[in-house]
Order: sequence, then C-alpha cells, then structure tokens
Amino acid sequence: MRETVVNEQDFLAAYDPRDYPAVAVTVDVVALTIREGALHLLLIRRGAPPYEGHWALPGGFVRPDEDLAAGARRELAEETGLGGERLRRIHLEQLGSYSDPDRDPRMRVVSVAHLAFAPDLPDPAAGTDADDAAWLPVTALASRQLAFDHGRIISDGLERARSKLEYTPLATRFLDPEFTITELRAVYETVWGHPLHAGNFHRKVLSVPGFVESTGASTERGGARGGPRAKLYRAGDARLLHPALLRPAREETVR
Amino acid sequence: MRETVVNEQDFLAAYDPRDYPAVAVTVDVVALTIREGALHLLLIRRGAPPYEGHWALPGGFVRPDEDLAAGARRELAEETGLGGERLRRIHLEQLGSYSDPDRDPRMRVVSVAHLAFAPDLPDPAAGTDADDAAWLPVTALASRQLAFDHGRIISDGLERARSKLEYTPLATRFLDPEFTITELRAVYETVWGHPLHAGNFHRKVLSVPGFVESTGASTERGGARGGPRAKLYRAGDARLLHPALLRPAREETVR
DNA sequence: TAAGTTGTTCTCAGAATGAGTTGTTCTCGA
DNA sequence: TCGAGAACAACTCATTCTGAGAACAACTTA
Repeated sequence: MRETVVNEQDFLAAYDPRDYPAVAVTVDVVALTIREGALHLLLIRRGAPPYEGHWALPGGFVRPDEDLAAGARRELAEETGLGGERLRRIHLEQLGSYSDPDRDPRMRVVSVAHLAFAPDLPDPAAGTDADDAAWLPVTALASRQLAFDHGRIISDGLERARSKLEYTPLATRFLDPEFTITELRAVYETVWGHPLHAGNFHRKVLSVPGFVESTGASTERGGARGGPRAKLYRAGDARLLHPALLRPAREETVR
Repeated sequence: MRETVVNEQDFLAAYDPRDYPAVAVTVDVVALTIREGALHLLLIRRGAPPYEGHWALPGGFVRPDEDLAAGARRELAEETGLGGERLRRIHLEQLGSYSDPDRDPRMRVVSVAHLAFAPDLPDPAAGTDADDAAWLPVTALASRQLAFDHGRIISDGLERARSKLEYTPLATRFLDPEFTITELRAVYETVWGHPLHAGNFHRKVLSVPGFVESTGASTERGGARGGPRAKLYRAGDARLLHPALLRPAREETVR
C-alpha cells in the first residue's frame, strides 16, 4: 500500500495549492420551519445555469474573512431578510460536507451543509429582492426538480432534525420564546410525522430537568375549538435531554 | 439587513474563485483504537514548520479526483500501512469541518475532520517510512503540544465516539471479526471511561436485535486468570441499536 | 345553555433497568 | 493434584420508566 503512493511528506513539500484546479468552498443551508402544522424548507429557484429553473438550497461561497458558521448565518440573513435578535434565535449547526468531484459541473466545489431551525417567519418574498425564494412544504419536494445533490443534503438534514429532537431541547427553536406544551408536542408530531400521546408527552417534558421552565402565565384564551387556557413555558437551560425523548421504534426493527 | 449586503445573485455573477486567495481543503483523521485496555489515537510528529515538533492528526490535501471520504481513507492507509480487507473493516465517518480563517498561518485551509474506529493494529513505524507516527494513549494528550486546532478536533472526535457507541453497533469495529461479550464490554468501558455491570450488559447486548449474532463457537481457553471459555459472537446486521445502550447519566444532571 | 374540545393529572399494567446472587467452568499456584 | 480465585452466563428482585387509557375541569362555538 504505502509504496504505491507518493510519500506524504514529499507530497506536501512539493505542493503548491495553486498548481491544482481551484477548489471552491461553499455553504448551503437546510433551513426548516413549521407553518400551518407542516414542516417547511427554504428553497430558491435558480435563475441561471446550471440547473436553471430548479430549486436549490440557499448558499454561496465562503468569504475570506468568515468561517463556515458565519457564512451560513449570512446566507440565512440574506434570504430570510432577518437580522438582530430574530436571526440570533435561529438554531444553526453544521450538517456535513458534500464533496463528489462532479457535484457541480462548473468546477470542483466542496459544500459544507448547515441545518437551521427557525420559528415561523414572514415570506422571503417580503424582502427587497425578487429572488424566487419560498418556504415549501417538505412533503412537496418529491415532485420538484432539485439542483445539484441538494435532494441528498435535504434528506440528510431531515433525518438529522428528527434525531436532534430526541436528545436536545431544540424543538423549542421552532417556537416563539413562550409556548405551551401542546405547541411543543405539535413540533415533535410534525417533524417525526406521527401523533404522540398527549398525556405521556406532557409528563415526560416536565420530568426532564432543564427542558422547559414555567413562566407562571397562561394563554389569554383557550384553544380555537375549546378547552382550558394552557400554561406557558419557555426553554430551560439544558443543552441535552436526560433522559432523552425517544421516538417510538418503527415497526420494522431497524435491522 | 439585506440592503447592507451585496446581492447574492450579483455576487455570484461577478465572482471568479481565482480572484480570491485560494482556499485549500484538507482531510484530517481522528483514528481511534484500543490497545492494552486504553484508548489510543494515531498522531504524527510534524517535521517542518509551522508547529514543527508538535503532534498532529494524519491528514492532507484532497486530490482533484477523490471525494473527502476517499481522501480520508487514503490518509489512513498511508499512515497505518494497511490495505485491502483490513483497511475496509475500519469504520470511517465524517466528523465535521473546521474553518477558522486563521487556523493555519500559511493560508486559508478548511479541514474536514473524519473519525475512524480500528481494531488493534501494528505500530505505524512498521511501515517503510520513518514518519514519526505513533498510537498514543488519549490520556497522555493533555501534556502534548498539538498542532493547529487539532486539540479541539480530537475532543470533538472523542465525544462523538462516546455517543456513537450508545446508538450504533460500532463498538464491534474496535474488535476482530469474532469477539466475546466481555471484550465488547471492555470497549464500552474504555471509551466511556467507567465500569459497567457485566450481567446487565450481557442481557442488554443479547436483547438488542441485530447487534451481535452467535457463531456457535467458544474461545479456545478460559480467561487469563481463570473462568470458563466464553461464547464467540460476530457483529449483526443492525446499523442502529434499538433500544439504545445509554450511558449512565453523569451525576451532574447535565443542565 | 348544550355539546364538544382540550389541557392537565391520574391510574395501572407491562417493559426496561440497576444491583446483586448463583452455579459452573476454567486457570494458576501451592 | 487439589484448592482458591476468576469470570462467563443465567437468574432474581425491587425500582423506574413507558404506553395506554380515563377522569375532570375549563374553555370554545353553536
């Protein structure tokens, strides 16, 4: 093995990055939110080749003075039109890097994908630019043409989101700062895609230390179709849920 | 917000990557193994500035024709001297990207770190190159000078490894293809850093579907200090453990 | 006011977990 | 060769956690 390969030390010594075809580094953002009880994703319709007319994740080149997280947050700011505290409340984490040498026909592009959880936001079209940007329900993605390997990135992001809800309190990032347990349960139900037992969920959330804390207040009114006012909570200070809120095992025992 | 920022469409149109200072993309590998009951990490002593004489993760530039996973596996092959089936059995996954603009004093380098789990391997010094490469116990790292941000990458890798053992069967990748339950428990104990109840561990491992399957055989001899022969198992076909093997909550309730 | 909805708490059976015990098989050293 | 100790494997038992359902009061709209 070793013999068949250029010695790394020599390789580095002889290496000048500029001799190689340039590698571009981009950030892409899988930004999720919940609208009208359905999980939505921020997408942009491409106005130029390649993949003209296809939908793509918001993203772009990393600039020389910013790291990847800053680049991703900048892209998010540009496309949502958000800034300041509203922007800061959005959860943003690194998802992974996508590096197939042929993923972009123009040149070698390594993209570092990020995952964002945001509360319901105004339509991106409300901004000054007439980018064709929109929050689309993730259920409608199968029928859309997606650019590059963004379909793959999105499904990785969705799976990451589902699993993050299990062991972190990040579900609260889909909600306003004050929320009811029922709203929190609705987040789990829409991200996981199946209903949960209301009573058990309630018991569990309140028993996990640091997940939520009571504000003492209640909602102004009962539910739209009746029922008592609900108590209001805010996110607690836990970064991880112990014990976790595991999603019920799928009937196929994942073998 | 939006107004203060160059419009992305225009930015891309006007953008030629070669106008920017080149961004280099490297892969680094946090390769873990278990030797003599202790967790070890593959490190290389740097022979040239910057950080001359410091210890660094094995890694290097991604080549034009390979993706990141291939680059990481190549680095692993070069430094361990392994190939073929032995190399293929090593678990390799992406850990994350590290992108501080100043992380390498020479130029802008974005490194995509990977995490590897390997069974006990011969010393890297056995290869033809006299690289100063060695498997070092992770407990000895605090006292070593580490290059770049590799200390950070390593601790992220260790935390990822600890958590991966909870919900995947990857602990088996630290072992030979056939192993005993006690050897498997030893992997958990050294990675997690505390002893586990032998009886409960045994019950749990055998009850998780697809974690291990019996070979029907037993070890040739009993334990070094006595005891009966142990039954041999091999890894099952599960990719995820359901239910997971959760590590006991640390006494501070992680708030 | 009646009918229906929902937030919250409770009950109870079954499953999973932590801790300890038992029986047996083996190695080593006296 | 035998006894002491080690450790694999299986078991028991008390406790905790979970899933499912029921109860009930507080609210809505019709």
